[in-house]
Amino acid sequence: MGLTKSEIFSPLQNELSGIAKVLGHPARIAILQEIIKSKSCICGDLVQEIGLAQPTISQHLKELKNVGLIKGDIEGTRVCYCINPEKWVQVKELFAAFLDSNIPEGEDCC
Amino acid sequence: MGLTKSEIFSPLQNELSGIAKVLGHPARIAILQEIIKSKSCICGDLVQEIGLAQPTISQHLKELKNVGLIKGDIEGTRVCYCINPEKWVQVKELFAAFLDSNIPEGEDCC
DNA sequence: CTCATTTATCGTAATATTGCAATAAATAAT
DNA sequence: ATTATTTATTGCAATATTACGATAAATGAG
Repeated sequence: MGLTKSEIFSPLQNELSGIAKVLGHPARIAILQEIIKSKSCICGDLVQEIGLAQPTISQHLKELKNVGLIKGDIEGTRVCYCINPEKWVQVKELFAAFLDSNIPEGEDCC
Repeated sequence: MGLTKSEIFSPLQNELSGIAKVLGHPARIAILQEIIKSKSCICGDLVQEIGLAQPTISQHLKELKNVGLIKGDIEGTRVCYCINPEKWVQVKELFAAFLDSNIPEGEDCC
């Protein structure tokens, strides 16, 4: 067998694509937007807002938590999710650095 | 059956997640970085630079082209790829707008 | 303790992605 | 026309993702 992804690619490439992958599903974008909108955190309201089943939402939340974009506080029988500000800023800078790469200005390529 | 993704989610959510999905693979990040680095455009050099087979690279290039991030100029037997500056800027703004959403400043959530 | 509420996990089916060998398509060179 | 070069496409196997019903786990209420 060849090399594994993490060996072939640089840590930065893996980090950036890893975050992008998690952002690469509309339900997860919707979840993040909803968490941001309701400044206080939400839990199963997401199931209502977004039209997906509870296990599905739970799974998406898990992935968002895995990459550190959100964190969840257990409050009795409910779990209250919110943005992880440190990670969020870090991701913002990661994407900005990548997208601010100087693109050649000329008309066409070559 | 329920609704389709594109029906459930907003155009913005679909657009943003669609781009993120394409960025969600380290090889495609590597390809973009390489295209940006070699200011003149490259083609099969990517196969050399990145350790993947030619059909695999070709496929990744296709996806990048599908979302408009790059374009390819046919030059004889070779194809020369480069960043599509208009789309790139658009994507930059799309991500900036999303990531600049005001995150609640408070210590913890809830 | 029992019941209701909320979230997580398991199991599974459907679908999508990834990677590549084989091959086609297109052009350049001779 | 034949051959070499470069890229795209096809076909397929391996793997990953997505969605959800069923169920477990955890807590609060009575």
